[in-house]
Amino acid sequence: MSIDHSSFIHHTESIMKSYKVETADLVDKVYSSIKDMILKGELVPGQKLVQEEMAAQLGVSRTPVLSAFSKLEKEWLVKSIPRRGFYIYEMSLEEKINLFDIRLRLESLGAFKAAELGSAGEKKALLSMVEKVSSKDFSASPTDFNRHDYEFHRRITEMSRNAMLSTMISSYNIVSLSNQDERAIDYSRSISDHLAISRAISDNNAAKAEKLMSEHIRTGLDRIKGV
Amino acid sequence: MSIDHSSFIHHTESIMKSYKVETADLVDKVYSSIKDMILKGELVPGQKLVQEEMAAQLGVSRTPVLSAFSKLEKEWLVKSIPRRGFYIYEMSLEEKINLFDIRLRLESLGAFKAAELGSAGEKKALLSMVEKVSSKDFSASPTDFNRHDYEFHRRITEMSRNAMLSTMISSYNIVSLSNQDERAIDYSRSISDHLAISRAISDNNAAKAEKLMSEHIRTGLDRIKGV
DNA sequence: ATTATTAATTTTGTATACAATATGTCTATT
DNA sequence: AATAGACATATTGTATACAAAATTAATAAT
Repeated sequence: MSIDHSSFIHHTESIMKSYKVETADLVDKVYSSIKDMILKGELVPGQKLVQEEMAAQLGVSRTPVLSAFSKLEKEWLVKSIPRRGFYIYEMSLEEKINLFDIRLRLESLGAFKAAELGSAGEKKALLSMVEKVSSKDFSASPTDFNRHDYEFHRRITEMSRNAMLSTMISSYNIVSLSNQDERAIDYSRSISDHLAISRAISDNNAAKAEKLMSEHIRTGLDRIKGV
Repeated sequence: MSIDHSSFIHHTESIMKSYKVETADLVDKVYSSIKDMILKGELVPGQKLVQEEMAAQLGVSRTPVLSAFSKLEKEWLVKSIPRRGFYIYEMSLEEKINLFDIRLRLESLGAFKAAELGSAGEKKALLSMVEKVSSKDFSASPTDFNRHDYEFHRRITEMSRNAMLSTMISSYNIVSLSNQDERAIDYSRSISDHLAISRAISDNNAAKAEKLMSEHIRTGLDRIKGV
């Protein structure tokens, strides 16, 4: 799991005029890598993040790792205990409920705006992505479900044309996903929710999309409350 | 504007058993200092943040400053332009509107929960804080108004007993405050809104508090749309 | 005088160094 | 064998070092 530096090193020589979508900044790469590890389940709640270890694994020094940790702390993915180090955040049930309360509002707004502002192509692509997995049984591969679920919600918020909303939701979704009890998830129910939401968005029915999304998130909230 | 290290350096020798509320971590101190400078108007949108300068001003090295910048970037207070440096974020009108859309939902939730979960003491204190400034004319001191407004909203979210909501709202409020056109604010209207919201919270009327807060934020939204 | 070119300076991004603290291991004592 | 104390090792938090890039200043050319 080593970061690819090539684009960073060579982009000035190669194509000066091209837009640098890459941030050319190791902090962001470390940050993204760690988020991905959390989503994949390679880093689990409570686990200590040894700076030197993480730096070596990613092929960088501790300096950008430290900055990335600070960034991750802002979105409740890691927690700093002074003089002890950084740990993957372990969320209490109460905090999970609080987070769902927030997600409920934000994702509803996102679904509404996605129906209103998303392009026809994005809407088509969203629907087809959900249809593609609608018959799949995720019970044997919870990580795959997490990735799909994350991508579904990420796309909708991206379609909302609100960059701040996008980044907020995607970070908090990672927290939710990495902290949930996978045994309790009703995968087929979840996917059929996704299907209904995608259809409402495709039909430009913003109010319905908002309502369905609100109910969808509430299902997750009820589930963790019942654990 | 130099950071006080004394507690950090001596706390192990002096009172080992006392709870270290200080994070013993310069990153957080730098982070807070910069947020405060933004709120005070000492740092204005678009301004470049020279690392060495900031470090010298706060009496630390560039390392904690860099981590603090990364943290601030997560809440849209600063923007990193690779190889160029960090700048106080300059928000477009569209982004301001998007941010208000988010704040509207989050603060409404906060007001509702504050009425539900805030203590009697907190409610009393909130109301008396607002009453104290209700006759004051802020038109000559917009920075004072900003600080008061920030504190009003901060307290409510703190009363909501949702730490994640608290940190999110307080950071986004700083962005809003530091990016607004002060000439356009109707101070007396704003304070009378605050008064009505405080009363609804004191009366444990969660639904009303939510509705009033929603309308209060919408006023701000309409104002920036009209500029 | 204005623009272009080159050189000097500043600033950034990252790595490394170093002191302070925390963790782990070993031995001694009961 | 279990516990406590002392020593060794590892890890953290911060400062400094250094190469690469950007900015500014100085010089030359039109």
